[in-house]
Amino acid sequence: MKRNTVQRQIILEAIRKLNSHPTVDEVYEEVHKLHPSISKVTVYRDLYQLADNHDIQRVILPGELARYDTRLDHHYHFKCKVCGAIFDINADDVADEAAMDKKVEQKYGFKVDKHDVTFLGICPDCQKKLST
Amino acid sequence: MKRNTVQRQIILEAIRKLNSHPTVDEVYEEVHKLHPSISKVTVYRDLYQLADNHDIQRVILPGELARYDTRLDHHYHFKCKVCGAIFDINADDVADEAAMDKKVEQKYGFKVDKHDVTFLGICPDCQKKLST
DNA sequence: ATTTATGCAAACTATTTGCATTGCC
DNA sequence: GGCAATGCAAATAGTTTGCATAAAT
Repeated sequence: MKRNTVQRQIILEAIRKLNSHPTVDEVYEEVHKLHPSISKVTVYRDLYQLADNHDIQRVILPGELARYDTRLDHHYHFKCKVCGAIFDINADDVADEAAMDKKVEQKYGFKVDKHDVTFLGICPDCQKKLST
Repeated sequence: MKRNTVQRQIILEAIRKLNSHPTVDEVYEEVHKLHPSISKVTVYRDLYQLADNHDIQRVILPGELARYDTRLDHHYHFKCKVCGAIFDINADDVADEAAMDKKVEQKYGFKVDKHDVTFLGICPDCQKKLST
């Protein structure tokens, strides 16, 4: 049976406060500020368990460290190659997810569970900074 | 200036022979069979340099080890969750790449270089094996 | 002759695991 | 009281780096 520990509550609050795809280290730093006795292993383990429990979502982008997301629905991501920030993209804004999966099934014979999309480019802020 | 070493030729032949998204280790194993004196560091370094030189392509899928591909054009990937194999998907078969990038630029203000797509599911072979 | 490439060992980074102790339920 | 969770240290996995030697140009 899962137990409701102080640490897990603090870690959950921290990621909710950070609120945008933090890495384990970033969550740990945030937690560490106010609760220096909580160890990084616990952050690793609790984030993993919270994701397992669907309180948060584990986000793995190509070539990136593990990140965790308070948003629970399936969506795409954009990574800014300048500042490194990760942004959410609503799949609906960009493509017909179901149609893509169906085409892969029909043309290749694969059974498709899902697909992940990662855009790479420059975010508005960095565009602005670069153009001045 | 780049030098044409025996090792690099052997490594290039090995990945061409393997021919489907091998990991560094898989290339090393292949090389090692016939040329046990070639070290793994050299495989790491040469694969990296060959990719730099556009002789091969580096493929990084979410949560996966680095892989290398003899195919040089941009395309999508499918990963079988049962056997772990990686398959190529032609972007054209599945989506309008340029249109997707354009929508992200228009709706979010990002400047998009490219996007990567990874499908997850079960390949035909594994479907067959599972259904029997 | 010069200077890149190789091979070894060691370093490094992110993450996981073993184990004794702590503390929820 | 029992068993999950914690924290420490150590292990692991993949990859990179420093350095002396070898070999391609």
